Amino acid sequence: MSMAEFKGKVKNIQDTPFGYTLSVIGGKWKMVIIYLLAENQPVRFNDLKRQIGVITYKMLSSQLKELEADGMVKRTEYPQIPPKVEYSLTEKVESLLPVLEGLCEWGVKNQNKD
Amino acid sequence: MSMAEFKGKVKNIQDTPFGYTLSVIGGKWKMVIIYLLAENQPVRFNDLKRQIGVITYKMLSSQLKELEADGMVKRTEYPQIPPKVEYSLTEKVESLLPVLEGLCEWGVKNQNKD
DNA sequence: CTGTATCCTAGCCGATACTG
DNA sequence: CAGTATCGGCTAGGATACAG
Repeated sequence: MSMAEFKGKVKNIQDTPFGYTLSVIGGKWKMVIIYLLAENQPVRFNDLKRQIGVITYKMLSSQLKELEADGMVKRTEYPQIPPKVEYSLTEKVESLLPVLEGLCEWGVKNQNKD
Repeated sequence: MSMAEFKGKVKNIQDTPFGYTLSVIGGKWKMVIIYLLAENQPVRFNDLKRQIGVITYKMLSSQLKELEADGMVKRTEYPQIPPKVEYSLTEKVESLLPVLEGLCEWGVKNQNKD
């Protein structure tokens, strides 16, 4: 067990691989958004909102913005009326998808199993 | 791509596998704690604090309590003076460790790579 | 050594209304 | 359709002091 190159004392959580990964996929919605994009990309804004159900426009918007800033999501705007914007995943996320799959599977197996 | 059995609209984030998994390993410290326990278990309270470095007693204590409540960590108390308490991982975490390894590796590879 | 008890704060997150 | 703006509650997380 090596956990990659995460070694030594923690001075700054943000500097640990875990801290970075959590900053990118943590929070209440990002994993769900990435999952849904992976299943249906490209997806339009309101489609995404409908699929998630309980999220507010504000949260969806802000989370997508952060994911885009972190290079996880690509936003494509079609200048037409009515507006159309499509979201899809970048290559950066590709290597993360199997890991997310693992998190999801672990969640399924261990939820309500205590 | 199936993402296990996570399907349909989200009514309650807590009910999604991602929501559950995040509730268990999310937050600022839990992944780091699990990682350190995996590397050195069993570990005493103050050893853990020293290894993490910047965490406060309160945070370490509360995070360990939550991990214990979630069945991730086993707490063993030795009734002696001075007190001695050892923390180790439960079997429940075993299947999660490779996934955490994946998160860590992804973090190492993608941090500072934008 | 192994924690608690208090107090405090930044910011996550939500509800609602509004806009090009 | 695809968002912003504004207001505010709640709570995760931190500083510090105390305790068995």
